[in-house]
Amino acid sequence: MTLNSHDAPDSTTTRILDVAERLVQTRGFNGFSYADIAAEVGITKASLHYHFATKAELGRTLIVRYTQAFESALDRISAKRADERLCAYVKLYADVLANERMCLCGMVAAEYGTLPAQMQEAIRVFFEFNESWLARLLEQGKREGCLSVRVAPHEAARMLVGALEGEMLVARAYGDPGRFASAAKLLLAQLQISGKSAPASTSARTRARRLPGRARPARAKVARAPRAKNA
Amino acid sequence: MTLNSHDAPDSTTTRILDVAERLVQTRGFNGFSYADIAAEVGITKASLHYHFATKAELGRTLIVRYTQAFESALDRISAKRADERLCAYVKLYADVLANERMCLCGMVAAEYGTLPAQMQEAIRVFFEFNESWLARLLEQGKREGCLSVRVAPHEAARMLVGALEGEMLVARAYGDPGRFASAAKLLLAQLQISGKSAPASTSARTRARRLPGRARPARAKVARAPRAKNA
DNA sequence: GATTGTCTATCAACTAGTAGGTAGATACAA
DNA sequence: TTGTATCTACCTACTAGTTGATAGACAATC
Repeated sequence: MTLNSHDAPDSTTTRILDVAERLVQTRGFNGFSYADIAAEVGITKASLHYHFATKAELGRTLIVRYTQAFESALDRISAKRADERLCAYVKLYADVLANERMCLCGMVAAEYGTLPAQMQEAIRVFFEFNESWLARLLEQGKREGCLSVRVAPHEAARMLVGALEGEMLVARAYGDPGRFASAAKLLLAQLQISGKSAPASTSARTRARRLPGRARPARAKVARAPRAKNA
Repeated sequence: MTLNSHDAPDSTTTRILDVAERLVQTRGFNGFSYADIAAEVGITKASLHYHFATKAELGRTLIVRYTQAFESALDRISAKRADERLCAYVKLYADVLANERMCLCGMVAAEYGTLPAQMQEAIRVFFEFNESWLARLLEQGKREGCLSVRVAPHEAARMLVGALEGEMLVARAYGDPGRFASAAKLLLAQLQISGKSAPASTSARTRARRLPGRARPARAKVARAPRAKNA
């Protein structure tokens, strides 16, 4: 089967994807092996290859699934006011970080040049989806008068997506979600109409709402961190 | 010798570092091997180990050298007005991107969890240096009245560093430095006092001023991109 | 001036371990 | 009896790192 996500939520395929997703988000696509996944799922490498013939295919599936999860998460927050939805969008990122993970697509974007074409394409789709969703949001907020958008919405959207990815990247190196929260607040400040919208409540205390970064905060494995004799 | 950078600019050690630097910036620390460097420099792996006993040591040296190069680049632009220096700071990033590279420290920040402690520490030093340099700049710009800083300078500085790293990350996936330029312009806009400072001229046409991303735009090798049978 | 020793930089050939991937068998269910 | 899902056992290529040797440069000593 491989890529259809309409199989049982605890099927082997799903368990493989969940483990692999966490490994990509914490170690990068080049930072783990089939052996790592197999050990954690409790099957052999050969069985893994039955579900995903190549690592490239597994990687592509992960990105597509992640994008879909993001899409449905955004669908779920579509009923509110534009400025509130913007905060909810940022909170999606904060929740991923609260699970000690990097955004899956931000992570693989760093490794972009080393990845097979099928993964590269899927990564661009993720960003394009995010940017167009955000651009529409900003336009709407401007129309509604609840957001202050002084530049082309699609440019502001692009800027926001890149900035949020970067804030995650750095915050994760410091193991400090607070860094992300305060940076996100500043990024949103320039869009907020003073005295109208709620404060950018992106604080990362709100742990594990688990959306595009599910699974337990576990880190268990520590697998294969270069054994650095002379650390 | 190994880490003292006061050896001839085309010594073997320096050539190793230059090649390794480019590989880290384009493929990540886990995306290349000693064999890749050795082949490109034209020595054997064993000789490589003579200069850098372990890959971890090589990695740490790269980060320290990159930080030093950044420091002296910033020293060199210290005589101007604060808002101009801010533009020059952003241009440093744009120049790296123009060489089809990611910021070395942004790149390894993504792989943070897989890196030896000595490298992790060096990464944090880079970001702390950048943030404190920028915070001082913002304070000064505020005093001089040429920058509009409405929040704590160190918070704005942190936000800027993270945002710039993220903009690089995404722009590089699209192979489009223009994305970075336009995002950077928006980021600086909120700090600029309208009608006073020069426009954020971070355009990436200005290729290869080669500072913390030297070397030719070459890509030659294409080494070891997962051979993705079924791409 | 030849001889000796030391240091630097390099090499070929190796190790142990891991990478992604394959072949062929087996158990079970529809 | 066909398809699904798994296994054991293996493959080749590559990983970081080691060993022991060697060549040349320099300096001190005979």
